[in-house]
Amino acid sequence: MNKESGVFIVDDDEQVRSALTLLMESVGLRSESFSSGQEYLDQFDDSKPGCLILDVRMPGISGLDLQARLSAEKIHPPIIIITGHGDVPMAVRAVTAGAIDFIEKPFNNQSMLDTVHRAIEQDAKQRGESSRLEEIENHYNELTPREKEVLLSVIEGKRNKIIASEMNISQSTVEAHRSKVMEKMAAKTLSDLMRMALLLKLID
Amino acid sequence: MNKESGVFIVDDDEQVRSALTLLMESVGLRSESFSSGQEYLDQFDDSKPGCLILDVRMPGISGLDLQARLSAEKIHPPIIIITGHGDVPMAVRAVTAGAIDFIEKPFNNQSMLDTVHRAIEQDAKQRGESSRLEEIENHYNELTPREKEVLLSVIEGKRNKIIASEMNISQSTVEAHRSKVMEKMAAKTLSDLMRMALLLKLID
DNA sequence: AGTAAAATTAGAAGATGTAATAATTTATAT
DNA sequence: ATATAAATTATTACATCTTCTAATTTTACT
Repeated sequence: MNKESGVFIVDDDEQVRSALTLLMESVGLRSESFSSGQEYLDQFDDSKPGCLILDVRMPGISGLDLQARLSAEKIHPPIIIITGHGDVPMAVRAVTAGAIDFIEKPFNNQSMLDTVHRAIEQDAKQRGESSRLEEIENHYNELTPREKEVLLSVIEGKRNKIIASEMNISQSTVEAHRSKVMEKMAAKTLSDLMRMALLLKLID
Repeated sequence: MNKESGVFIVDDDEQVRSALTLLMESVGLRSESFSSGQEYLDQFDDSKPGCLILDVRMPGISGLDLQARLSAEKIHPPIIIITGHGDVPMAVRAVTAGAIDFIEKPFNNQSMLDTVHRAIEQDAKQRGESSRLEEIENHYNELTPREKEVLLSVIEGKRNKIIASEMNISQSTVEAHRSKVMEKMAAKTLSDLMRMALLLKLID
């Protein structure tokens, strides 16, 4: 478990915040508390690893709103929703929207910790994957438009000869582009290139 | 929408069954009703496309049990859970276990239909994907052990020369295996083969 | 107008993959 | 023990890919 990971607690109830803070401290987890969604957003830093615990009913932005906003920004930290007045439809909506759990207050300390640990693990996994993806995206963005075209054809399994005729250029040019693509993408083999293309969703 | 798709209703309450049956008929959807989980399992036929509507509280197998049993058998039809006495933890459990929705009785007819339509679409999509996967698995199972070894190396991007030395066989043999692999897997290009390998989860 | 990046082409040599044919040696099962 | 399938190897001819070097043309930007 990455001890750098933090638990970001957003609840307008001071008692809940301090209870959660203590609970996290009890197992050596760092936490930061915020009394409103806006306060959290103001300091938001995507580079901080960890998970969120969001209260539903708060002045201003509700926990569910905050969940939706982050999701709209393609930011997907593991989210645990807590609420004192939840109902079934609300829980279903939160979970189908990606929340890792929806917990009613008062909650059981141990099950909260279990969920938090699961959430932090998931975040670590996601971060590992997305840092690799970013690296690949950076390489991809170095490609010229023409090189991207060639890349697409290559991963579709087309022969250089075919690509050349489809693009109305000579085979030599395709070879030149192709070699640049391999170099810029840092792919040693076609199989490497295909795996990257998959992560980039250039192919199903 | 595939009109062959059916809605499988499992509820011990005759009134609910007939209400749902009528509702499905009203939009031209075929349905079959069962008064218990066991009754459903007795006639279960994986080849029938569609979705399930399961009541939670029933004599014998509960809807949630049934959901768990199917899941344990790696059978994943879209499941809609309905209940008269649901609570938040139950809803969270059902949805995180993969239920497409968790709806309290009495339910709104239109939203039930919306969910059913979503469920049937999802089922159709899943079936399309899994029939393709089955086809590929069948091809894969035709491979001899040695051919499977070669396939693995090939999709890792290894040269025939390398594979030969790693397997302590001649390059000719690798070429022979490789060509058999392409033939048996019905892959026209290396890129085809890689895509199949991904579906087979031979590579991340 | 001048510079830099991008796109284009060619040629040649060597490495690699493909296809077709043919043959030998192990296994495996009836 | 003997078919049958699997595994093995070799050879030949060809197709393709890779790498290198070198050069020209276009495009975009200042």
